[in-house]
Amino acid sequence: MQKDDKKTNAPTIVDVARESGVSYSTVSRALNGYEFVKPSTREKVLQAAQKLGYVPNQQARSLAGGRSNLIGILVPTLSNGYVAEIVRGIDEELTKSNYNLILYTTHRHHGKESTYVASIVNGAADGLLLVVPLVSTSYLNALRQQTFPYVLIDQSDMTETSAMVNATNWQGAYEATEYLIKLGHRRIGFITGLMGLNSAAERLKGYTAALDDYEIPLRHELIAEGNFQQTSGYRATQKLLDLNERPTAIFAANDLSAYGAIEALRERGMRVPEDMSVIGFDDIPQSSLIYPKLTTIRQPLDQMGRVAVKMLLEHIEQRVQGMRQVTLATRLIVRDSCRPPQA
Amino acid sequence: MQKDDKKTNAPTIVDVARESGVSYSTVSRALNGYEFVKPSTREKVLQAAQKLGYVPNQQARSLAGGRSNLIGILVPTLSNGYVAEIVRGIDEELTKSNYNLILYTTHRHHGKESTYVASIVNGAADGLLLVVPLVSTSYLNALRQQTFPYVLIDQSDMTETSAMVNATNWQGAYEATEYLIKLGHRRIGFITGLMGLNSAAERLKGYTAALDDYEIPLRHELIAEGNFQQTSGYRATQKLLDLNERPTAIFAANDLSAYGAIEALRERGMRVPEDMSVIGFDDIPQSSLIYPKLTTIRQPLDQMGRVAVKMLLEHIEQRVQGMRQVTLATRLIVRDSCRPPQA
DNA sequence: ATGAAAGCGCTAACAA
DNA sequence: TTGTTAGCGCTTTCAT
Repeated sequence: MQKDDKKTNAPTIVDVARESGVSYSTVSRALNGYEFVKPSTREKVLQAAQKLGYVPNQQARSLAGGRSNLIGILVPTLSNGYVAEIVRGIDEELTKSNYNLILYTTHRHHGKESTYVASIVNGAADGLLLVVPLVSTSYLNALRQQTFPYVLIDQSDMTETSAMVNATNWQGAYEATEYLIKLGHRRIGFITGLMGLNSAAERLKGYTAALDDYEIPLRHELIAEGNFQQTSGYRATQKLLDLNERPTAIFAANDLSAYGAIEALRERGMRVPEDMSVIGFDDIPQSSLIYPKLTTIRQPLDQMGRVAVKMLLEHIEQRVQGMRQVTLATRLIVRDSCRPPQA
Repeated sequence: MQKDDKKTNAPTIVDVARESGVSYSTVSRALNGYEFVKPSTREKVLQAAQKLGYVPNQQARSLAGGRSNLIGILVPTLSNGYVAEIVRGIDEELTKSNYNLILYTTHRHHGKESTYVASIVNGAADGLLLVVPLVSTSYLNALRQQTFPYVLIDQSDMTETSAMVNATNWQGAYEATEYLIKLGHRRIGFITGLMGLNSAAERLKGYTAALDDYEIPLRHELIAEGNFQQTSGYRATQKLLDLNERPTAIFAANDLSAYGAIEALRERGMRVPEDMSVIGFDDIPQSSLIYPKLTTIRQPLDQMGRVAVKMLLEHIEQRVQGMRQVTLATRLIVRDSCRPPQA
């Protein structure tokens, strides 16, 4: 009965072969654009395929050593604007190709991650895009040893041996801090990201570097640890507000924690930006919607997805041999959440 | 060289068979939970598989007549909060199962849609979820004739012969209108959705029904045609504002067009809700973020995705025979964009 | 309870 | 340029 479901009478290359009067390997060749096929034969085959409504069976194709025309993508969740944006970029770029997406959401379940990777490398897809911020080195290593095409997105593989796309985290953070300084702020709080991540570390460095360049002494109590989640921004801000000398501005390592900061501020009866400036990082879509509109550092998330796809396809179609690392530029987006400190 | 990519030395059931000293068909049975396998044999096989790091090849599995463990999902785009929410729900529910998602984004390219459907029915996936608002009857008919499991989401198949999940469009619209009426509004503008869609039609009906029940004469000039897009809401509102007798409130058939309405209002120097009340429909995530926070009718989008998945899996695992149609309840979410009309 | 063997639809040598 | 053939890894009869 299982069989019944499968046994659709969908036409196969054999049917097309019969219809067009050639062998089915010729059909395969004609369909796959193999060069040494007589034009008239190819034409016949194409017509027969058309007529029969032939649709290739990707599984068979892939099993037999061809392509699956599927790109695997590994993400932690879909409920995060940041991830969603990247996925959107990926999807958009993929539309131009004839690849489709097979989506693996790990929901941070570590065991699943490596199973997924294994299954993809196994043939489930022709390439893999990893949007997982914290890839486990175990399967990353496995991946590296294969020839299997993959690209890391916004995730630094410290060994620099993987294809990768990310953004200028250090510069972005520097610019955000500088912007605040130029606005006149001297006491600038910083809410860190998840410090295990390279992006978080870079952003912190950018912040301290800017302070340094403007000869503003670094005050450790102004650095509150967060983890890129909204709640962490909320808590970190509470700590910052409990300080004897409060900051006049807060730079959150990402927009989500900036939202948390605004929440905490509001709860204490403080207005943004009148009583406190807040700047974020990422520029996820919601940031231009919330009130006040968030001033932030734009990370071209969708672009990152697109570029990653391009790199991956190049790799798959072996148009390129080595692996590349691409870093896209961030830029300051001035909106309504920052202003000079109060006199 | 193509071969080289494929020829990963990944273990197959043959390897597992060798390792555990049984035939490979026994391995298959043991792995698939076939009941007549001696417990000790199953144990041996499982251990060998574990030891070798065996990962089943889904393509082969599916080709041979088994499951692909993939669910196909057809969406028009990912750039729409409405779709994104449904997808999120689907993804979340799927996590509980061991199915993965294969995503087909049509970007409204009609030709692609039927190819995708064909390819899925062909074996690329075990079931199909359609989030396409306007399914082309051609492949829908094809689908109906197959035994292939599929569920329509928020899309009325008028023939009522498909499994489907949607929400109470009529009631929601009625409630929105009633809310406005109870606030004291008498001139209530309505921005329609894309009128080809059942949901749009139902919402319009709900609106007129409420007016009717409260004995407010229906004024055709207060109904402006839209198409569920933000721009259409913007334009429709401009028309409404050009009326000699302007409405005091606007009910937009979805949140996106409500955003457009607010935009147009703002452009004319009108404040929401002081000068004009606006109510939407959907309650996409952004609606609680924008300023003013949008009062709207919540459609449980993620729930709809989840329910659709449950129905589909039941169908696939033939725990259930027929097809069901489920309608989930909408509900009014009062936020900041409505208030009584000015005296 | 298990093994042997026949495909699933297709690609890619290998011949011709 | 085209046909023949051998698998890809697996499920599923059919035997035993």
